[in-house]
Amino acid sequence: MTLATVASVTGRKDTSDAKASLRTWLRLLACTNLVERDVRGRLRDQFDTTLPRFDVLAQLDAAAREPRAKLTMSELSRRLMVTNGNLTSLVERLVQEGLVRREKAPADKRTQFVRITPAGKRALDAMTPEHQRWIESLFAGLTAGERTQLYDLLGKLRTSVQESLAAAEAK
Amino acid sequence: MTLATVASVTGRKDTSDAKASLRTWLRLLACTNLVERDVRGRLRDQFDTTLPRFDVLAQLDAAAREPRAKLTMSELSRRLMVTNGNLTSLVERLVQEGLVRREKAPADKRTQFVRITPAGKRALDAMTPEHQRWIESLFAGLTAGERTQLYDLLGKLRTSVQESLAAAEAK
DNA sequence: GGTTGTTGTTTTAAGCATATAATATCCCTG
DNA sequence: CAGGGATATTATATGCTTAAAACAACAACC
Repeated sequence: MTLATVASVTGRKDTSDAKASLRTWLRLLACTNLVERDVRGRLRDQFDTTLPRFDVLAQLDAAAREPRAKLTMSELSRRLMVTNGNLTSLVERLVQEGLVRREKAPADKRTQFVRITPAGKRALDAMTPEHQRWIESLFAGLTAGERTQLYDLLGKLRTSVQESLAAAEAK
Repeated sequence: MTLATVASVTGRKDTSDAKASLRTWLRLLACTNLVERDVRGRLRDQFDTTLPRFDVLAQLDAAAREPRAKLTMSELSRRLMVTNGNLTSLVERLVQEGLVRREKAPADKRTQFVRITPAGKRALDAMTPEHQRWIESLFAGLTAGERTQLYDLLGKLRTSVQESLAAAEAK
């Protein structure tokens, strides 16, 4: 959660096209930080929890609707886009709080399945509608059309980023 | 740097309008994380530094062009949108590395001015064009028109968020 | 001119995040 | 069925981030 390089944008007068990406990126980052900060604060103040914990619960709940209904640590970390080691302590804390349960896999002694508990589900259900309301009110200044437009453009951006990363990967 | 609440989006079939904001927010977050992760990694691999350090240097460099030309810790933390305590150790590290200099204020014994050093400026100048190139390539899949459109929509979003926060502040 | 409140900064404690290394288990190939 | 590589997870070290408390210096007021 950092801000960035305002210097190179504010300071100079370059060819504006070369700077269009940078300006857009900085604004993207600023928007994300504003929203994220607010959500974090509300989760803390109203539910005494953190965004990562909320994310874990949300992701596990989503998984619970799927056929498999339980996730390994690795699969969970992949979905949350965080590293494996990160999850260990995060899940451990949620287990302590009784919101999440771990169970050994019968087939593979290496893997642990993680599942949301009824208490975890209750906690999540209390937070989810509030969370949605917060987001809704933060986006209230945009018309439905603008939201769709933004959504679509972000989709293109995501594709662009992923292609760029894949190309760099291939070297 | 967290992901979020995919559950409430993927799982259900609500009135799609109520979910438009949430969907857009999740995509915004995903895009930001993708870009930020890549930039962090490159800063680490190519320049052995971190995004926060880079941000501090960039911000100080921008300030150096202004009439005042130096910032207090508080002013810097405000511009970077991080808390005061955060900066203390961050600046301390940069001072150790010789990239930043602190000087006591003559008028007010409480305040410290922070300034980028020539070495800091050199380090920043080495990173800035690279950084811009990274961003450019990540955004390469968007046309100039799309970038502008995205930029404008994000501007509206920022305004919306700020208004919402101000309204909540006023209670 | 001392008390009171405000401002600027650092300290502390807790949590999040990453990369890297370590450990344990699995699977496959010969 | 025994090595050797791959996979799943945890441990460790480092750094960022915040909130809250502590501290110091300023300002202003009675």
